[in-house]
Amino acid sequence: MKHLSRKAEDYLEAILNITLEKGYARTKDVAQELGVRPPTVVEMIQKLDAMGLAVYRRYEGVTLTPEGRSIAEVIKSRHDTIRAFLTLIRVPAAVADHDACIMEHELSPETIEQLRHFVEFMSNQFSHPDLLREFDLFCAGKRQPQKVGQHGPAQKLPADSAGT
Amino acid sequence: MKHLSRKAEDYLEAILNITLEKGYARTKDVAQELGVRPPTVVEMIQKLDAMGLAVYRRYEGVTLTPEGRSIAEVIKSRHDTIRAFLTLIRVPAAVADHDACIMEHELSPETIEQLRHFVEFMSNQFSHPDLLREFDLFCAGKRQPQKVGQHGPAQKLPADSAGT
DNA sequence: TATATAAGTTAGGTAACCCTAACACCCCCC
DNA sequence: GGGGGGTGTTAGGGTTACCTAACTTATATA
Repeated sequence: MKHLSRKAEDYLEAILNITLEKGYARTKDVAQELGVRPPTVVEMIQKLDAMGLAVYRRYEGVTLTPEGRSIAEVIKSRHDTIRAFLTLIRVPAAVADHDACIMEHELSPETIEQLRHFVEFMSNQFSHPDLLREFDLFCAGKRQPQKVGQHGPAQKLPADSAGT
Repeated sequence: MKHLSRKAEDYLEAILNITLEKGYARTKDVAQELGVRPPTVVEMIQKLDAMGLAVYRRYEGVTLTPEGRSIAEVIKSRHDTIRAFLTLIRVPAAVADHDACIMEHELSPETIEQLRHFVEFMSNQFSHPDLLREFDLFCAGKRQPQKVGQHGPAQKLPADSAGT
């Protein structure tokens, strides 16, 4: 199996997303989606083409081969799982989407699978219908400890503090 | 504030870990910890020195400045949070440690903070003492659906499947 | 049809990280 | 005090992924 850099995966996923959305993908679309300049896109697309994951035709655009599409769908699926998890723990949607992009590469299959399980478990009304409500209260307590203050130590832990 | 690449953060964290463990850090130690060759370490350490985050003395080793140490502690704290979370969802310890290395960079402060909250929430006996036991059963059901099979759809979802 | 504009491409360059090979230094031990 | 083995550093490259500037192609419209 050929080795794909995390960036190459980003491009495959972007091409898939754009194709799903508007039926075809142009250089400019991919550049916009990934926040890079067109020449960078051309360079990567040529690599993907050489790897047999995409078909690139100059001045026309790019499509995924079945193999490329299949890989792209795996990446996208990871992305969706991670985003679902982040949303579950009350990370704002935009941030969740951004961070899913960061997390979706290189995580071990075990971690991805456990994330999947967890999301499914938590979505299951069987398991703990009010757990997330309680988690919300817990988070609220973190933000305004003097008003709720029942769920843990009262001091706020800023995201970037180095506290033990 | 100066911009630190994710690799630079790795080096800071490694230097902190080694210093905590044996009191001082040599080129070779850092190289071993990060799985790179000594010249690579020298190059990065010189950069960290130039940034005022480390003090590098040829043939002697490297130490962190207060600023460098403070940053390293933030990174380490993130690492610990992430590893705690992964352990919570039953990712094997070695994998959790590895994946924490991957996740600890670039995640938004919001995500890190929510992970912290979640870990604390789940560790709180107040909240849901048996939730993790139920999650274990759920995961067991995922592995052997025919034996437990009460908690969800029975088909296994391989980590890398592109399902849905 | 001619051409202006938008999109796409090529050429050439930069920065971050990594490497190997060769050379420099430190220090124990004879 | 002079080697030798291990550690450290320098020199010189390579890869990946990004960029700008200049050029080419496609297309819409006058």
